[in-house]
Amino acid sequence: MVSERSLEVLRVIVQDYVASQEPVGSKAIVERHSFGVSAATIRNDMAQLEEEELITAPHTSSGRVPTDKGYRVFVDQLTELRPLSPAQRQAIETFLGEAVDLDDVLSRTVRLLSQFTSQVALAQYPSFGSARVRHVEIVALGPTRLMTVLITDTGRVDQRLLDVPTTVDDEALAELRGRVNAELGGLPLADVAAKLGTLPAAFPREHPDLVHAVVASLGEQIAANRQDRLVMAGAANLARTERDFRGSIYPVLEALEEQVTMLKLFGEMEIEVDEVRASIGHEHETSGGLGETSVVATGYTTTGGGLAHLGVLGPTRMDYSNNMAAVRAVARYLTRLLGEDDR
Amino acid sequence: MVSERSLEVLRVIVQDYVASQEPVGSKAIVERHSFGVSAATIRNDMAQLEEEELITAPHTSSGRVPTDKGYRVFVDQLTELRPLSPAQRQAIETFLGEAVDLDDVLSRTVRLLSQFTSQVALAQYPSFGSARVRHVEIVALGPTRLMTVLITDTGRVDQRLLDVPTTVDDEALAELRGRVNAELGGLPLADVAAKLGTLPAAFPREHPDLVHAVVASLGEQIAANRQDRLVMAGAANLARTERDFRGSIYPVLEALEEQVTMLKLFGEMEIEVDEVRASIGHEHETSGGLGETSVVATGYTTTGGGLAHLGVLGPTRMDYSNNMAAVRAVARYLTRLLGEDDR
DNA sequence: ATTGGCAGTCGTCCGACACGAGTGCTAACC
DNA sequence: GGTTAGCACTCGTGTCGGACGACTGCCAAT
Repeated sequence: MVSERSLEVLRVIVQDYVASQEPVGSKAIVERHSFGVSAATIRNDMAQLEEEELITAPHTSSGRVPTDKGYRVFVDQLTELRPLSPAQRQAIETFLGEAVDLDDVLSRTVRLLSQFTSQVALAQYPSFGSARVRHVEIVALGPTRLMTVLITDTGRVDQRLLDVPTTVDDEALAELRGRVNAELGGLPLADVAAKLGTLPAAFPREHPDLVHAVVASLGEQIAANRQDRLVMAGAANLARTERDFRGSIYPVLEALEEQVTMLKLFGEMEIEVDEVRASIGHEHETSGGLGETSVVATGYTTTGGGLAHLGVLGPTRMDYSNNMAAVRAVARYLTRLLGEDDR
Repeated sequence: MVSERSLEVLRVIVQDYVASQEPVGSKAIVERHSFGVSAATIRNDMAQLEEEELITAPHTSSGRVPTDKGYRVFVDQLTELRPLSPAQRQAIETFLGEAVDLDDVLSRTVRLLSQFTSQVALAQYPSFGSARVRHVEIVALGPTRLMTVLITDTGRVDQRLLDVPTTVDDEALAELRGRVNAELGGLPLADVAAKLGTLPAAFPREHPDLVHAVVASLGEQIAANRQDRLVMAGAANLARTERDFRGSIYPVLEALEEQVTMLKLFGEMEIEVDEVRASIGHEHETSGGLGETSVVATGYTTTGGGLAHLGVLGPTRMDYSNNMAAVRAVARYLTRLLGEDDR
């Protein structure tokens, strides 16, 4: 078993290594921290830690570096996250408060978060979850071309084009619009798919093609939006900390562009409400190319919607304490902002 | 003056350097190309080119490398661009043809272009230009909260939230919606701003607050959309060619995230319709951090809109010939796609 | 104008070597 | 038993020198 002091030693090793980017030796520890014991004693503790595979030595004669497992223990020991600075709180309030719609809120959120953490920030659009249909709009763009716009009470707006086989009759369109809204308005999206199937029957048989095409489009729209989208900012930060990546940042950038990878990773973290979690290095090895990165993430909620993810990605050697605090604070504000009104 | 053959030598130097990433010497040139003269003669030509600052030697005893000016001469000499491969043409057709709306078209465009060129691809959303209002939607999201949705015939859909001081009356809203559409429908956006000013007067005085708030929102919406947006793909490609950047790719990634920088650069290139241009290295030195990059760009047009930009960014040492061909082909297809219908 | 030859430059590679940081171990100490 | 001082040992890093090789630039000959 590792002693109490050994865990303390692990803590300072993580801290110093994160700060300096260099392996930390026993001598440096006793110099920069008041342990009240000699370097030799620290060395004994370090031997323990190495035994437990919490730290490792890059070369025989060099300081120690935390392993992924070491970071894990370190993170699990973090009980209290220090709150953000007043200036940062202020920045959240003012910067996010100015947003004009959901896109804008999320875009500002990730920019802010990447600033606070100096990492790549990611936010998932709220999934439909228990969201309801707020309004359906059907607009004629041309004689045989329509656009359907689906607005949910989570503030999401999705448009989709469709061609209809026959010329569109303005009057019929207005009626269709009215009836679709009457039928679907307020309905949870989960129920819409089922309802859509019965919809054509409820309509006068005058324009079966039109009704059919619109229903199909709405169905597709809902299906397509099950697959969530991500918004991202601060990718440049990866290049700043380039040295942290043994090979190249190429696979990391690739994974970020391949949003599916990130969404899968978020999903695997099994985040609960108001809980900040970390996935460290090889813990998410299944996600190719991200073996040298860690993700700190949490969830936020919207009025209608379920849980959506929010977090930062950076080198395994990151400031977990600060990043977890920032992620939590931003997520909390986001939940409040998206809960208090209907955007 | 530089001789005819010297220009030919410049051409092969650019080609070989782009292919091998290594300075090219006189001996390598005579070996890999049939000039019918000896290495010494090539050396004389190279001396000429160096005199003109079209090539330079990294060290006294190493091969030569093209300067920015050398690339410029090379690019200006490119008269004919070889067409894309049938497979690539096919890819454009099928992949872009599947797009469901403007967002999707542009997102697919940049992904395709970054694949073809192995560079970062960028596309600017069509500016309003001479676009016209297709439809205005006003949706009640809550008792005192509205959303205005502006749809143009370029396929752009923009939403914006607004709070109104008094509870919204559904009937009044419907009337307002109808009148706004009657007044603004089909109007070029350039004229909308002016028209908006006179709008409130044309309405019954029953809900001045409501009318005023909606008009203000639409005004903001138009103003906000003057500033264009960019969509981007293939940033990971920068990391792949990392060696091409002396320092780090950090400033480049930063410039890419700062969309304003790229939009400004596009603007400075003064691109005409169906003309592919290149901006090489220090030619756009004003854009900080992009001194080691080149941009190959062209324009595309939409039914209603003016010219929007499309292009790729990569290391100065890029395959201009291939990239220019790819950019041109994709832009042409895009113009055709966005012109033929109303998406 | 072109060519072969040749001296000269300079970057790169390699082995040797000194240096220093840091460890692990042992024996003594409290 | 935990702690400490001391010391030998390992090993990465930086430096130096020399051999090698790739090119160039120039000159005299064609």
